[in-house]
Amino acid sequence: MKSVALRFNFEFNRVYRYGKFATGRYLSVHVLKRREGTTQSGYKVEPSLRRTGFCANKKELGAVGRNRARRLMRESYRLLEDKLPEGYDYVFTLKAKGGIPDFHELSTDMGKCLARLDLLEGSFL
RNA sequence: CGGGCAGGCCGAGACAAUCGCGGGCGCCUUGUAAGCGAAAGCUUGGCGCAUGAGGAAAGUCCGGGCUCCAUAGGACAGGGUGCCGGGCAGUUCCCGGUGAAGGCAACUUUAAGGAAAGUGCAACAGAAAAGAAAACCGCCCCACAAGGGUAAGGAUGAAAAGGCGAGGUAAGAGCUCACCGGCGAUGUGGAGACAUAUCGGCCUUGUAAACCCCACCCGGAGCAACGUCGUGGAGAGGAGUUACCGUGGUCCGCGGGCCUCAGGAGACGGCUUGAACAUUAUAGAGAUAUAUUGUCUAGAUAGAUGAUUGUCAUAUACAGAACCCGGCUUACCGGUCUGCACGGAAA
RNA sequence: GGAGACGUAUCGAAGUGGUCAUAACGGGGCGCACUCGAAAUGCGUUUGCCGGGCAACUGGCACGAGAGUUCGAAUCUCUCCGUCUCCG
Repeated sequence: MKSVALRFNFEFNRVYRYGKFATGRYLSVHVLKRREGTTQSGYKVEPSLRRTGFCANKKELGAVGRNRARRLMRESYRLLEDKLPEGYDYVFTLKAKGGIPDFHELSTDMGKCLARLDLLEGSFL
């Protein structure tokens, strides 16, 4: 099943408040298992769907840097997607300080964070 | 050759391969990969095709289009602009010229109307700071003082009542004269700003990015505008109709003044073909205009351009559309082209 | 995305063309008094940066930054920078 984006502020806040999290060197990961019958814009969300949000600070990086950071995170997520369990909401946030990291370092960092939350099927690397 | 001045163009470094993203079109699809539907068709999916951020997308400083409020109307208040002519849909923009300032020059800068329409302000210092004024030192008259004359000199100040020279005088003074500057009148040139010549009286500080005067311009709000559909839950029943509400400074004026809905989750529309871009020709000094032919060039909605490998150049700046245009301003690694003046060398 | 407002000592702020901002006034810091000790109160003092001087003291630059108008700008005008508020 495909992934879909988180949209509203309250959805992000729900993940931040009630979900588990892990922090790596470049980013932090928040994860929450959705309850049955969660709705979005009045429609029921498919229980097998993964929902994602990618965040970066515009003040530090500028609009171009923010987009660049989100692209790298999205690409990293795409490579790991098949190993992740369904029915969860994921939020990935780039740390405010430190600029934009190299893709390989970011990708490894994300893998480590998810492994620490016992979400990855099989062994990483 | 050197250091300058002015203007233009390019700018996610380029190419190839494999995976991936956005919207568009086509096919699977006139009975099908899955679902809904009576059907037309719609949603999702797969495959293919072409396409997909900027010169500033930025700041939001101006000007519009568009939408709603009246087809945006009058008065006052308030605000903007300000040499002249032209361009433009329009502007605080652009082009050409005039004056002034800077530079050897190419060239650059310029909110540049009015200070004899009126009012205000000009601290400190100074005798005096704007009156047809004033005597602190000095100078002169007088034997000295008292008194008077005197704005040449000193002193103060950002600024001291046209400048400088000669005559003149007791000493002085536009008191008189030449030149220069300013003002006014007349003539000439120019479309005009203005330039220039002659004559006149002998002159009246600066500040209008202080109030103001004159001329011209400006109704308000913004795509989170606005329109359509509207879940849960809560809400509404009254009869004021010369009230009240709207037009976001005030008054006038204008519109609404009702009937079953209004409405704050959310969804959809608005959303891209336009004062568009490119080519050639003509007119013009130029901005630009006209004609011709051709092109369709992002429309996302938590927000689409990434990853890996290889080769070449070399470590690649500022930086991301959000209703759309035209300007201005600001940020920027570099590359490249054109013209001009100055200095040197050679011929 | 759009519409506004505000930047002055360490903090909150006044000052809106002229005697150096005595950087007013309040808070904070420091010192003294009161107290067994503290709080509160009262009095005094300190409060930017770069220099000069052995010292008492003294010169220049500073009102977010840079230009302009003016004799003179924290104040008026323009362009940037930063912070905050409102509209969904």
